[in-house]
Amino acid sequence: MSPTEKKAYHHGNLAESLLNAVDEIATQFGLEAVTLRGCAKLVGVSPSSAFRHYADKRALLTAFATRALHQLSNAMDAAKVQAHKDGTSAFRAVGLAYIEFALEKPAFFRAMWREEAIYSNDKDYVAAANKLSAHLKGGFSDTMRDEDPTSFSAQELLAWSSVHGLANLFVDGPVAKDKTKAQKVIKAADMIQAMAPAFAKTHKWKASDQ
Amino acid sequence: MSPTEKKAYHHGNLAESLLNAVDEIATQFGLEAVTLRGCAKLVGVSPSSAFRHYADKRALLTAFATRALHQLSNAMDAAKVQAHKDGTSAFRAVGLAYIEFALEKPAFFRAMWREEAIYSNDKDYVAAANKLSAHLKGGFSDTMRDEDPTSFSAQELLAWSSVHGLANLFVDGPVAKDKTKAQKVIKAADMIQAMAPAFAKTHKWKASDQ
DNA sequence: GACTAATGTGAACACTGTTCGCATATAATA
DNA sequence: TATTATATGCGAACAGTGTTCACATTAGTC
Repeated sequence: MSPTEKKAYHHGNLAESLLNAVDEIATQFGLEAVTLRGCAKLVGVSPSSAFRHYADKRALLTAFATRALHQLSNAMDAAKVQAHKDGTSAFRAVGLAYIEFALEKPAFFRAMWREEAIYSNDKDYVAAANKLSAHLKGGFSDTMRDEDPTSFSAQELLAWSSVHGLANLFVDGPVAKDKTKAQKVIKAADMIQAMAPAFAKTHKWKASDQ
Repeated sequence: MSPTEKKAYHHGNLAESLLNAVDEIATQFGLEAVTLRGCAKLVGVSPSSAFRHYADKRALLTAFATRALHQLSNAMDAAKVQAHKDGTSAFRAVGLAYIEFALEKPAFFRAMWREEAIYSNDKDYVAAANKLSAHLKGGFSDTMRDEDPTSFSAQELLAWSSVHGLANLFVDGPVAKDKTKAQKVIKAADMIQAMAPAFAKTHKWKASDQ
């Protein structure tokens, strides 16, 4: 938001400033356009300086992805709280928050899951991903009971997969390409609605046979 | 498979040979490792030669993605035919074929949907994507009726999204990372099974309210 | 066999990630 | 305060990348 983010000569918080630079460039020109040198220039620092704070370009992107995961977690959490306040379905709210995040910040969403461009075994990244999983299950838990908090049941996997898949089909796929964001959100709501029968508590579903 | 793929000095079918090179490198070292110069070297040709056949690296990747789309279409088609023969659910078979393709050829699957790395408006790519959509609907049509063959209903979108999403969560996500491919396929089958109630023909589902 | 179009080449350009020895600013210590 | 020690930033260099362009070569046509 701020013009050049308080360029402290030495000893500024370069690490975070670089993340902001990634943010800005990725938002404006896409994730592929993010370059180490470009970020350094945007921050007003030499390219080699970046390596004092990140071992790699990949490490920088990992940090960026981690931050994005936290943002998404927070968005879903807020949506859940709001739904509780409004007395509406938290399940639906969380799912829509997930998709809306992808639509509003496609570059962030892409970065989160770019296995080949990040260190997906990084401690912080893994922690953030786990937090996201937990928030997802938290969002779903209104609708379905879960015994084991770490592993996903088939129903929970269905919920995550469908929401995740639609987000991807919107952002990186051929679905609803000519539609506005609002129209896409409506489609998403419809899809989530269509999923409801699969979560009817009374319904017994059997595991895969054969 | 073959050692150096019949290197015709001049006038070989360089265009296709380059695609095979992308295939080989992507399969072996990942999509990010694919480089124009690397492909040229693998084919045994000068880097600049590639530009006689592809305007861009992006154009090359687009052609590769297009080929991958056709392969996936064929795999799903075969799965559907086989299911008909076996008298089993074509819906399940098509969904599993989709996910299994992603698990077996993750680089191909990634290339298909890398909006930022391909020309997703390319004529051939769009045609291949449409063909895929059609095959998807064809696979689903056993289970649900569709009036408009071009647009997806909420149920069809749910089907595609969930399968697409699980494939992505497997390939580029934190789900079942320590599990074998066979175990993932079982999880996929369970998820598809869990989706069944949403497709019960008798069930009436209303569009998004509010 | 000469002409034209298609196809491959080699050298160059700007740009990328990355390294490394060197400079500088901050913090710690005496 | 003077002097270390440590963290942080810099400039120049390197190999590798996509891409261009004038040039060489081959294939197809009259």
